Amino acid sequence: MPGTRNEIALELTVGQLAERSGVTVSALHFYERQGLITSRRTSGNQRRYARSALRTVALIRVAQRAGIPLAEVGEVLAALPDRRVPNRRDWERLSRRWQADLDRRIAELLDLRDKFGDCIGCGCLSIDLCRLVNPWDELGVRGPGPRRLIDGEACADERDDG
Amino acid sequence: MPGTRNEIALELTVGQLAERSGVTVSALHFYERQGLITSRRTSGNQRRYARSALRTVALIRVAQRAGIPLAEVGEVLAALPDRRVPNRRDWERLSRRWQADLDRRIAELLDLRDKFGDCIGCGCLSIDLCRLVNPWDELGVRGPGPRRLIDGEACADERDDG
DNA sequence: GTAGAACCTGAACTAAGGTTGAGATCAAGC
DNA sequence: GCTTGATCTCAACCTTAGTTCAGGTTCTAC
Repeated sequence: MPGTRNEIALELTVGQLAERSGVTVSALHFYERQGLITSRRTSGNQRRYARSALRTVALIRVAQRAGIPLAEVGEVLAALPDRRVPNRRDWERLSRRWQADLDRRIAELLDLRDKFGDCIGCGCLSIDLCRLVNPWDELGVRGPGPRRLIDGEACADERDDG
Repeated sequence: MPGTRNEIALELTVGQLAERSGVTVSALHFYERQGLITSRRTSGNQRRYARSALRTVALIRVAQRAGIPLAEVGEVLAALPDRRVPNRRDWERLSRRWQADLDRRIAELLDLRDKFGDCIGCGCLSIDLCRLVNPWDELGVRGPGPRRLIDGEACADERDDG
């Protein structure tokens, strides 16, 4: 019998969950405050986690790697029926969704990467002309007329290069 | 003559720089406090930016899109000779470096994405076995013996699926 | 029955990247 | 000369994802 703590280790202490899942005790406390995981309390007010908490914490970690904020993880866990421990079908749905998020983020980065490639030799960084700089600055939205033609910024900042 | 503010608009006010670069005035103040951009002051203590500040702000924004923290941008700008406005050769060097960072981040996300693909049908999320969950948890490091064989967690958490 | 490890709570702190607000000053147009 | 908009500084606040600390309790082992 490895632990006298909880008979046959059907449940985990916070320290055990921390060690097995690779997150710190303080992070587990934090997740619990945020409603991401739940525990029962012993008569001495200590937390005891079902083994399924391992699964939930694993899911939280994977979601974080995929760039999903904890708040969103909390929402999807809260939306699960009953016990808010995802089963295989829940996971299938969630992971498809998060994979799609991941795909979008990857596509954005690839796009940026390509533009870096294009611009390395140019180096203009023009607010108006550079494909790398421009994407957020919707041309013409902030003023009348074709800004490109009006203020003629172009790649003209470059007398600096010896 | 568009502006009486600074003769032929050789310099930009903070509001003008904000509008042209797409960042807020408060962000520009912040960048200045962080040493990312510099300005001269008028007799009335107002900031005036050289047009090259547009270029620097553009570079900051691009770096941010690429996931480079401002502190690092600050370091590289501070390392530039003289005026800390990057010229074409500086940009070439920086952009190669940041493109490499980007490549690494993309590779990580692609790896994660693949693992999502593998695991969608499995759904085990096992701390010990799942390729998706495991990467941070260096097997065997935290205890003697091969954990995979010893504690036999496997994909055994799944009685929950109806 | 006691030492020491593990646990509890609540509050304060961290880091990054800013935003918001108050109160004062500056600049531009009529 | 006055109003209005832009700007100034400084301090406080925001969000995310936790960590750290103090002071107190519980558990486990010898």
